Amino acid sequence: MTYTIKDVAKITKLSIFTIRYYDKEGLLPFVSRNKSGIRVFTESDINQIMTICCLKNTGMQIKDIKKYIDYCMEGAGTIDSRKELFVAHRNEIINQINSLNENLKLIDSKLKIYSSPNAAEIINELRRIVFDEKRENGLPSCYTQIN
Amino acid sequence: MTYTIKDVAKITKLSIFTIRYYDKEGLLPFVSRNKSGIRVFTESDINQIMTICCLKNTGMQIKDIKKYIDYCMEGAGTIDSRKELFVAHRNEIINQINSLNENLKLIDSKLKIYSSPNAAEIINELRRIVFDEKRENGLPSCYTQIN
DNA sequence: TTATTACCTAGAGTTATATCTAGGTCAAGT
DNA sequence: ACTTGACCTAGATATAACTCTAGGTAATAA
Repeated sequence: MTYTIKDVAKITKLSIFTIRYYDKEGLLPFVSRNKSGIRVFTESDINQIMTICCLKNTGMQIKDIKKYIDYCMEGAGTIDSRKELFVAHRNEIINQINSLNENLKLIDSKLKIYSSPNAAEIINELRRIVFDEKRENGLPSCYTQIN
Repeated sequence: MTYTIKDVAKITKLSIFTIRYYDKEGLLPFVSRNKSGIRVFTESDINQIMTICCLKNTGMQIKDIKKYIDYCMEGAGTIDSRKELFVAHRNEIINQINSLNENLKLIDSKLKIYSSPNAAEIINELRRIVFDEKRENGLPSCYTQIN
């Protein structure tokens, strides 16, 4: 069973353009061509593209994904390098998750205010503080017109 | 107490260029200028910039951050819109976290292989499968030279 | 007074990641 | 034989988000 670029686009949810672009960037050296030069994808090619998507979706840059693919093409001798690369990327992901959770706290605190029954009162009080702070420092306030 | 753009760059970890760029994009309409046209930041300006950073760091586009800032400038009448915007963005963040955790599983499964005592054996076996799959489909294999 | 330093703007340049276009090949169906 | 449709490449264009440059102002220190 083999797949066309169209099939792979459907399966991976990448556009055909993007698949060709990835190939051009050296991310798909494992994909074979038939005698007319058309790409023919196997099951394991799709698996490898899924891994590429996983790395991409977790924020790895294409040039770094290429590094990983190059290691894979080189064979079992690069296992230590691949492991190193994945450990580093794993840490990146953990940091991203932590950062998102951290930022979520601020979002939630804002949402709490917006959802409060006296939201307007709180917001107006906050605006007053901003206004006062500007005035104390002799600064023209953008809020002047609307307060 | 007021701050210069340099101070703000240090506090927010944005570059001075980026702060000016954000201003140009309409993200900082609340920042005052002195009579020479130099930006003067207050404590609450910095708070608002922190919120901007929070939105940016969780993947919100600048044009959408601007929408939020515009709501804020407009006053308490836009609380419902702001809430809507934040609820939608909150969901975005949750999706991001879920996606990262999902992808982490694949990374960890790869790491498990790389960390196994017989990693080389497993990798070589996987390469053999890829090779066979290509051969079965009459495709030239990029792995041929190195296997 | 002069030099330095921090700031300003407008607009050019950069980077990463696509996305699209033009012009062409090839196999299958009518 | 001819048309259609899916594929190909090289290279142009797009987009977001910076990042930098040139040329200028204004306050401060020597």
